[in-house]
Amino acid sequence: MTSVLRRRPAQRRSAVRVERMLDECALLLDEVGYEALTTKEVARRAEVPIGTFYQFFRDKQALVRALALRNLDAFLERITQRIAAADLGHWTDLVELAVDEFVHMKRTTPGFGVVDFGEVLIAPGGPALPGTHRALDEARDNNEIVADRLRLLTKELLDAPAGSGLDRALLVAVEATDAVLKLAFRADPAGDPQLIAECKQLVRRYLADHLP
Amino acid sequence: MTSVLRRRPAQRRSAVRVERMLDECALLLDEVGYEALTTKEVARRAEVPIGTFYQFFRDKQALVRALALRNLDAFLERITQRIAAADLGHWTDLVELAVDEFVHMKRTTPGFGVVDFGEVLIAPGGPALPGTHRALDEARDNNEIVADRLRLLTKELLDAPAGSGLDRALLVAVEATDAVLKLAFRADPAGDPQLIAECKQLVRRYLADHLP
DNA sequence: AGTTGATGCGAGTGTGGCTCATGTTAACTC
DNA sequence: GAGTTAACATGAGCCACACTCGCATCAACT
Repeated sequence: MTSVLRRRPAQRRSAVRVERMLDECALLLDEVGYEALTTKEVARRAEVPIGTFYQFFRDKQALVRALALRNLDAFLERITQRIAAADLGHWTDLVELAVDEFVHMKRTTPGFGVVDFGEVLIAPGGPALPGTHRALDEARDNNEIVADRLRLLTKELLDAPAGSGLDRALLVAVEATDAVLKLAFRADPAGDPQLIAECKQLVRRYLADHLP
Repeated sequence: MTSVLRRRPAQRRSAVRVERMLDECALLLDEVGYEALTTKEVARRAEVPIGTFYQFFRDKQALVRALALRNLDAFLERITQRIAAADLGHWTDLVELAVDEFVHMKRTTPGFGVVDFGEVLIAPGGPALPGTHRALDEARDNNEIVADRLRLLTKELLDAPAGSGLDRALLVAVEATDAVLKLAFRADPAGDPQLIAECKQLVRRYLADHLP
């Protein structure tokens, strides 16, 4: 994994502490949001001295990024298992399943409503030099990882390898899904069911161009 | 308009100063991003004492929200004019036009790449009380305003008033467009043309369910 | 028991968001 | 034009937060 962490926790105790910090970060995000979240409070609640906190996390952003990454891992883990268990007939079932799992995590995983897998919009990375393509290299977008994984899963499902535009299409689909589901949970803390349904429809219609 | 401002600038001089602050805010957003943007620096560049800054803006968020609102006004103004001038034949032309205008503003309007019309993800508004639907009343989402306006424009275009699901569908479409275009500009500062094309396709396919 | 390197720690520093007491101007009265 | 009052302008200063740094502690090995 990309090292979001300054220092990899070597011993058991450290690893537990890092988990605790992430847990408390998630809870606090739900309580007060990103801006009002303070590193001191996270450290205090996790019963970790502030100095130690900064041994592991370069800054506040890194903390939240680490949480987003943990969320991502959990999500991929879960859909992979569910796919293995379900034995889907059609690619639309995969859409259904992925969205449902996302919704499920929104409902049950602390902090997921605020950050899910995503960077909390932050910095444009300095004066935008012309001609500089910034994605795809260093700070690879998490949604891209999701798309990547879904592509593998899809190709596995469909023995016939789909068209070449599929990669881009999946990325677009993931990004759109993310946005519409955020809307659904903004409108209703439990996730507006109609908007969730629309989200699935949106993705199905769009992907129909790229999949059989 | 909702009063984002603490005090409405009464005299000409004040109004100019508010504009200057918004201008500098936009430029700074492009240079350093939201987190690194400081109210002090905005005030300094706009040649406004910090105290005066806070006469007009309740806090840093309010400043950015005001900018987003100005962007929104400009956008609606422009597409309204372009629609009047173009005399479109089909609703797909409207999609085309709206997306193009959005892209145009991303390219030319300072700060638009960072905030466009949107709140910079911030707070969940205190401990999430169960059963509390938070949208649609006080802090109405800006994208919702866009959707609203587009609905009016669409209905004007199509004399036959479309189905009732249209409102929701437009909202979904706007949200998705926003997300995919953000992706397009993350991948390429000038806006990845292929992703922009995909964005239009996504919306066209989806709305085809709701429009003739 | 001694030596060394990793890890733990929290008082302290710099800075940013925001306020508030005081100074300045505008508007209006007699 | 002097007097009165209310709106507005100003920036030194306060508080709280992100983050550091140098010393303490511990683990491992000799």
